[in-house]
Amino acid sequence: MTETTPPADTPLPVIGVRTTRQRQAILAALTGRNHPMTAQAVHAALTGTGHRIGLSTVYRALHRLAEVGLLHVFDVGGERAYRRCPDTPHQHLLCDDCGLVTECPPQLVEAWLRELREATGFTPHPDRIDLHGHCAACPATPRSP
Amino acid sequence: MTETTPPADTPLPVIGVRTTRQRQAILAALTGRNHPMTAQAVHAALTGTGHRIGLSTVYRALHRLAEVGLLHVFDVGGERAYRRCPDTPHQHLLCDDCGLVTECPPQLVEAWLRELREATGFTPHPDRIDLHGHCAACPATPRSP
DNA sequence: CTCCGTGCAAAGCATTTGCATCCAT
DNA sequence: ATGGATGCAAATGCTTTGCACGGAG
Repeated sequence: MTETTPPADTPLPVIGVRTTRQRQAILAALTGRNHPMTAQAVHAALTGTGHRIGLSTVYRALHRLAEVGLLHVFDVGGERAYRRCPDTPHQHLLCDDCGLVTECPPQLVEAWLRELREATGFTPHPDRIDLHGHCAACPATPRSP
Repeated sequence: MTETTPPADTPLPVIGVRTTRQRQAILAALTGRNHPMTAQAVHAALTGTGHRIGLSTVYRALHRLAEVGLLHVFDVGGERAYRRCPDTPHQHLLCDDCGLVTECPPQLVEAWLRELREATGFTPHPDRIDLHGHCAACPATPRSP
């Protein structure tokens, strides 16, 4: 009977965030994608599919949606990219080759994070673990012939 | 008798990279620092201490020095920051509070990375592991009262 | 002697902001 | 009705680039 652990497919409304046509369009564009998108990319995608939305609106909306936890922010080559993420704690595996983002099974990480903290005194933030590397589909060869 | 594992305090020369007054100044400013610096910060620091150097030179030099492995690049709040790093493989522990960067004992990570790869098919890049969190000196409280 | 590196200024781009209007609650 | 959200355009700020000169190898 509480509002904790909402189902992963409940985009909006969220307390304090208004449901607008634009925000729903942004979430729709992002949902189901495993490659994070930049603000520019989102704007281009929406504009390209006939949506009418201002660029600054995209920036502001992405900000806000990330702030309330609906989106996660990534650093892709110095630019900020966003991805629709589950509301439950998880880590990210980032393919430097194709940009694919997958989620890491939490229990696989948590034990190790604890171990790390005990050994170093450093307390890792479980929700901000982004591991760079190569996904299964992109073997060691960065540029294929 | 080989040129592998050069001492960590051998800034320049490096093959293909010329030793100039400006680059030495940049490396000097970065050496011994555990907080990565942005190009702007490096430029301000050098200018402030009487050095004569162009901003674009700083950008180009940081690029180049990172390219040859003398510096490591960090994403600090969307900006690129640079840090003098040991030439041996290592991981980074990034304090989101004070910005301190420490190195993680490699053996503490490598076993886990292997485990992760076997479980997920994802191959992490050992040299690009940046773990965000709080250092021992910055306890859980982000903003103190 | 040759080229890489440098400086300066201009250009490029992603992102932010001011302000009037609009609409979700 | 009220305040958050939007759109447009201008502004901001980091980063890159063109070009001529200077210095390292």
